[in-house]
Amino acid sequence: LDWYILDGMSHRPLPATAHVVLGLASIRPTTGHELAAFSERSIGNFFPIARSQIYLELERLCRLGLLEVTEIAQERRPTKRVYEITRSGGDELRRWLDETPLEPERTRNLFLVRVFFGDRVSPDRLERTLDEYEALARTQCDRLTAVVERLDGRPEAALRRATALFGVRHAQATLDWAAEIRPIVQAARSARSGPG
Amino acid sequence: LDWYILDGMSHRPLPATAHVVLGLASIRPTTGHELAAFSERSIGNFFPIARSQIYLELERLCRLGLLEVTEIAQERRPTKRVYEITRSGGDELRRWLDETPLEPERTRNLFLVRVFFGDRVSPDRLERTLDEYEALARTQCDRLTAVVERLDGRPEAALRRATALFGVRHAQATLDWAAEIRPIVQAARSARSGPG
DNA sequence: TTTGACATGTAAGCCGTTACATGATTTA
DNA sequence: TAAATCATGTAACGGCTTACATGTCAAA
Repeated sequence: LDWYILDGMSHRPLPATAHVVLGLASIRPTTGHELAAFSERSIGNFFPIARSQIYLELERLCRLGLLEVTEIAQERRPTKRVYEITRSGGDELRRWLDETPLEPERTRNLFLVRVFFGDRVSPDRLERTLDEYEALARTQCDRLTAVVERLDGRPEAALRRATALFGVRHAQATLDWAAEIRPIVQAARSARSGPG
Repeated sequence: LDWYILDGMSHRPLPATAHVVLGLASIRPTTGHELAAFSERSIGNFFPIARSQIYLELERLCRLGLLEVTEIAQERRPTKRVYEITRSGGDELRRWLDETPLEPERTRNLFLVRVFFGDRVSPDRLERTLDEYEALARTQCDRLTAVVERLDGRPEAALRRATALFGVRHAQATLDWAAEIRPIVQAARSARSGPG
């Protein structure tokens, strides 16, 4: 059942994912395949969407009249479905960006769960977990720093650059924090392996 | 159907949520109500769990023999169900902490989506969004700083303190980043409202 | 010859949230 | 008298992930 289409007042708001797909499709007419690839290397850094989900959302947005689809037959390839944003789609996107209040996000971090229960594993194991997380942060930091540098000096990309910079700063915060708490983890290790 | 109990090899691993509930219940025997409250103010800062989900997980962990339940009749209150971790529950918890590999977490941030699509709203609106996010970060920072200070000088709480410190450092990173990109947002505003 | 890009989907099913449902006791 | 605490759950449902399914073409 499609509540969204049966009821003009739309009690149940579209999920954020739908609006993000709408936003991506608003940049230029695009296929699901193409949109998935673009999503993955741009907004996917802070709002990943499964490929299969993208196809579902594109279809739903069509049913709602927020996107229009044009089938384009191709030689030697499956028929493309090119989605383009409609007037009402543009309205809905702007309305969503403008009116939806920001809520504090309660995001899950399994690494911190490991730290929380850190005394249930060996001190060595805990330190290895910290090493791993540090390595992930370093990789992330390098990757996003490259993105930031690529967008340097391109005024029209300033906001996209800002989102990448956010990731860089947070990765750096993780690295600083890891250095800060490492002594604690190491103290636990030497306490057990030391002269007792 | 309960795949977990029908198949000793347990193809489908228990979700992280179940393990976190198991971990919380391992601290001391507790009721669902009590565990939910404790979860909310401790691990909930980086791994929130809905209260209703906690009741479901406690039941499942019982069916799997990882927890044991004791019903305690009370005067003037509903019968309590006190859950206590079993030997095999302790084993499973340690196994999970020890063996489950850390994966890079792709967490969603709707604020960054707003920044990404920042040129679709008015410069004023974008700056207000930045203001809001900054305020949230400041609140978060203050709240977690208080937690860190409360745990200062308590060696047995060093790891819990570390998880709170992680939140503090990240909130600070957000505040620094906000200050860093504010000029960009303001430039967009003056560009439109300025002499043109 | 094999990998990767192009191209689109369906099926299954747990996870998790929100709302609902109930009721006594204590405190402000 | 209203709100907070204690205390336990069910119902409904969408969201999202994982796996499955299929096939061509170009490049290494």
